[in-house]
Amino acid sequence: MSTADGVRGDRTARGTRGARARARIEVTATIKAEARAQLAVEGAAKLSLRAVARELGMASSALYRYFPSRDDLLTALIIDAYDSLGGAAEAAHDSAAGLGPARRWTMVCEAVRVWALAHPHEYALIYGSPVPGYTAPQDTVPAAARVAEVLIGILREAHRGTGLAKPVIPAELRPEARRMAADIAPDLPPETVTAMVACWAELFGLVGFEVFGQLHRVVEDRPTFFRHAADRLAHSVGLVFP
Amino acid sequence: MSTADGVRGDRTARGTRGARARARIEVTATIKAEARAQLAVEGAAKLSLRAVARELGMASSALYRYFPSRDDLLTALIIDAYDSLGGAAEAAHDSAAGLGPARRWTMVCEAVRVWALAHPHEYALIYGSPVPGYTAPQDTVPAAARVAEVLIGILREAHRGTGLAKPVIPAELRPEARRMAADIAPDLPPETVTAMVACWAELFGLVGFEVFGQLHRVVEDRPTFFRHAADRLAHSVGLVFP
DNA sequence: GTCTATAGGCGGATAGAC
DNA sequence: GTCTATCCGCCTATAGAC
Repeated sequence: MSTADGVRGDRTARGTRGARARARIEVTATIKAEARAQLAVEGAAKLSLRAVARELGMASSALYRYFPSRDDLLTALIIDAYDSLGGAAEAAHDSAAGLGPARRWTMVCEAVRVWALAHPHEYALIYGSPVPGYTAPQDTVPAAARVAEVLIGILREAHRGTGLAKPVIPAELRPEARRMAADIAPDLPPETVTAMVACWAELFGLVGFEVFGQLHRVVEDRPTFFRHAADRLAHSVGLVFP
Repeated sequence: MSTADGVRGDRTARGTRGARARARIEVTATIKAEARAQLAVEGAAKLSLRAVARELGMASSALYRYFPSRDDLLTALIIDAYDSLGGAAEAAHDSAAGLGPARRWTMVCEAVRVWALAHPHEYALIYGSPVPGYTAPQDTVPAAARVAEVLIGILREAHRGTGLAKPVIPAELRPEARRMAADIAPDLPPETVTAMVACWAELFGLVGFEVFGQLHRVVEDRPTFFRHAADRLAHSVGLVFP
């Protein structure tokens, strides 16, 4: 929204505006940080501008200059969480640049898991139960797509090479598979796209079960268990290990 | 807790106690029904005895005779939800008695999906984000295990026959696999138990993504997509289709 | 941009009458 | 078992002073 800074040296209205803009960014970040802390204690459903203000030593009404409503703050937190997770997935992928597609797939999956375990409440915000009474605006979509895009990128590269087997799908699923491929990745075989979407959902099933405690007293060596599960997802999407 | 009714015909203290016990059960059911309705509107985090009482035309303090605290009401709802889902899974399995293990597996998975779509808020209660500040008591465990037990039963039967291939797992996972098998199903191969736990988590990943709207504008023909995904899970746990 | 004050709600839980 | 009354806390959001 705001334009670039004015001239730095003088303290004209322009310079002041720049300083204010910077202060605004800082305060906004502080508010979001405190809101994230409250997410952990009370959950998204009870996120309260007043409580954030109290903790920050501000009047609650002051926050309305930064976020017009509680839901706007929630939206900002959701986008931040998707971006943080997406960034972690991209970083894992980039840092595995030299490896083959199947290995990179597994490493991206592991990065998702590690991020989720490190940020359980933000994970709950984006992949847990919807917040009652809140509907995410379209603004969240690009950030939400980043993890899937990393996975698609791996498959695309494998497809250009020889590292991608084509999964088998039944005839009744073929129309939907073609539709999904056209929407999501027209350059990949419909079978691959279909399998990828399923694996994407299954990945978050595994991660969610661990983050939300469903594996308590069921799986103990969860890193090893997860790595193997991610390998199996890779296999099931057609990636072959060298 | 309460014992059976007293003699029906007379209105002694015993008879009255029986009537009261019945009334108590009825009121308890009414409270839970209203609480479930509120779950849909406000979510579990904001479940409020006061709001339930208001809607029922009772004084809020009266509810404390039925549930000592808000968390006890929540626990009752959670157990009911697990039991309802478990019952649906068992019913699906029983109604498919004549079919082979792989088909039964898929039908149980579909029953889970159908139940979840029909009861999204109860699904969120048991498989969504944990309710902040609430920890489920051990009482919920038996009800929570019912779906997994149905799946294990299918594998057990397949294992007794010839319908079960043994999945391959890497050496590093073998100790944990043995541990899980000993805990969960000592009569099944550790590889099978490990794959089953992963598929169980992945199943709820698929279901959760659909129930919570993550497949919106991604998958359109969701019944077909899901059926195929469940078939692939069956395959990946070692069940073979005839 | 931040404050105080205010409106008009909501909640859990308990005491004590009937 | 149900009620009223009560304690003490919480919330979103706005108005208007500085």
